[in-house]
Amino acid sequence: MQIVKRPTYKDFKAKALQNPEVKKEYESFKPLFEIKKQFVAARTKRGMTQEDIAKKIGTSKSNISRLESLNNTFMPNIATLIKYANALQMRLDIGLR
Amino acid sequence: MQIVKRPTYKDFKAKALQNPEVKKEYESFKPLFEIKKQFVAARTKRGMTQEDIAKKIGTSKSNISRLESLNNTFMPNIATLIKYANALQMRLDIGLR
DNA sequence: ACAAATATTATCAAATATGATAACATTATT
DNA sequence: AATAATGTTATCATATTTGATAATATTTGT
Repeated sequence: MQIVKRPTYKDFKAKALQNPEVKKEYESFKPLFEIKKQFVAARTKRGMTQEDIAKKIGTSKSNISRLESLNNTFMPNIATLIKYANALQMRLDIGLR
Repeated sequence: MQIVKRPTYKDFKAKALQNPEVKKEYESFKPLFEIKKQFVAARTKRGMTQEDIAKKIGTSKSNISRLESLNNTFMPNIATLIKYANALQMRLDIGLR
């Protein structure tokens, strides 16, 4: 009898990242993941809900959830990120390095 | 005889920015203007043309011109900015402050 | 001054993000 | 445990960006 472990998402990700092409692609989009994480951290730190942000921006909480989610491939436009930052009463900082 | 000075763009801008609402709006989109300027500065420093960038990204020079332009109201999506940064062999840095 | 290289502007179809809504899932609160 | 609050996911019409192309303008090099 053989025990076959089903691959987890983590496994899958680790495997995929072995591929240099995939890795490069992934690395290059890290800045987006990072800012999403910063959004969530700043929002919760302020005790704000997705709905709070949504109202300030003039949209609905589901759209904020989509924006914060790490599980989709949306590439939000810069205006959306700027608006989110402003809703937090912060400024979006964009630079090259 | 009266000499009427036609308002320049600069005048217009200065006037418009007196309006707090307009100013706030303008201020919040500064990050986009700033990164555009950084793109152009980095590109020319490397002696690269818009066409060079275009080829690396897989688009045409006219689109790069549009992206760099300060005279339009496009709000590029984050993927476009990331690709431009990568074409410069740099990373886009996004943060909150 | 001329030619070549580079940049700008306008247009349009195709691709993609957005806002709205609803149904559902998860987490807190009592 | 029940309820309320918060967050997630899916869908779809609408709005906006993108890529492509062409015509024009500007800058650079000879």
